Amino acid sequence: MPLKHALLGFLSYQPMTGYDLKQHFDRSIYYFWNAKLSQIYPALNRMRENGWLTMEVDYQEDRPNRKVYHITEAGRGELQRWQQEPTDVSSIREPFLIKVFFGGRLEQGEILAQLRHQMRLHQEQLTAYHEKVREAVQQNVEATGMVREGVFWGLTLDMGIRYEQGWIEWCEEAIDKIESIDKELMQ
Amino acid sequence: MPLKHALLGFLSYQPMTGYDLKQHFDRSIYYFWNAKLSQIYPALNRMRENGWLTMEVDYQEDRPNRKVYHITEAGRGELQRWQQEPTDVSSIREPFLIKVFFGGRLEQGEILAQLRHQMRLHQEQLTAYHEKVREAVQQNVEATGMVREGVFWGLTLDMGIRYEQGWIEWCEEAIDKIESIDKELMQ
DNA sequence: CAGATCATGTAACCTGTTACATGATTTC
DNA sequence: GAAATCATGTAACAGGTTACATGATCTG
Repeated sequence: MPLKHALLGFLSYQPMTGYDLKQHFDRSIYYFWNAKLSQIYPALNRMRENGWLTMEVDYQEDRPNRKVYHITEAGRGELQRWQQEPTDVSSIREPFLIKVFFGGRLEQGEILAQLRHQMRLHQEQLTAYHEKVREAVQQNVEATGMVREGVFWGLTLDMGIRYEQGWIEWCEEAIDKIESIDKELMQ
Repeated sequence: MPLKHALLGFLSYQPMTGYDLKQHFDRSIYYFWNAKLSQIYPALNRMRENGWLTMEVDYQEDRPNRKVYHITEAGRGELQRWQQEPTDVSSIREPFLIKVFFGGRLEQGEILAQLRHQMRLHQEQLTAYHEKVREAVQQNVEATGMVREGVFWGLTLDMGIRYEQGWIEWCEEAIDKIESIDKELMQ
């Protein structure tokens, strides 16, 4: 249940609403985990039933009342227990590689177009990490003074950058190899 | 529906049963897609309803009858249509990075133990790719004479290797950075 | 005046995992 | 004698996505 533990993680920084939590996902960890509001709200209710959170209502007039969630000692305990638990390598689900694996069935131009498109998308993602995300991490460290935490935020960002660079290099290599197959097979 | 298209892909090589297909998953593409038999069997039925497959029964005495699936022209068309369709970057779900992101909440020794464990698992996976999987690809090329296809099988394997190497390097880097934080913060 | 922001949810649906059900033959 | 191999499934459950429902205020 990594979603619940991510929610506990953010709530260990400060009390928040479901809506606030969604924004934290979208602004910081979206590139390795995300969730829709329609999943977050029921999850928070179940977490409260488990005793991991308490809820405080902030009454408002023209909008739905804000429900502010606070982490409990049990919640902090659960987060740490989960963090210390041995972690399996997570299984990958990569539809694009299925397309490539069966690429021999496709015209060369089609598969090359796919690879070039995928490469462009990963380049865009990489640019976003360098510009937007790195900046967001730094701002957060300055705003909150959480210097030690900032190191860990930076580490996950390093992984994101490395991942995109890996894809880009692989796409280049794949394009080269495919361009040279038919030449070799014709000799 | 990448599962269905992976099934179409294998059936485009030759007619097979659900059981055979499961073995192809386990022996070739398991590192970027897999499925249980309990998902494959109903999927094949729905694909037959769609007209992508036909089914032929091979009667047996002491075992359930073999149901051999053949791809139809509609099936080949659907596979190609899907392969040519623009592909989004697939979203990652990486619970381990959640543990790291909130690693500031953990004792240094705990998070280092996690990183060392994760690194070992990825090293094992990398060894398997080098030894087992590369060999399986070569054998398959020799057995079937599908030289051109073999290039594409090799490409996906390259990605697998690159992915594991990326993790290993990142873990090393992360361990170094974490070991040096508390020293720096104490100055 | 259109779209983003704030703020909560429910219901239907799809995908994937786990558990259950059956059972002979071959290998260690 | 236990475990793997061959061969088929169904049912319950968990996680995640999409669509639906409501509605005021702020920004361009």
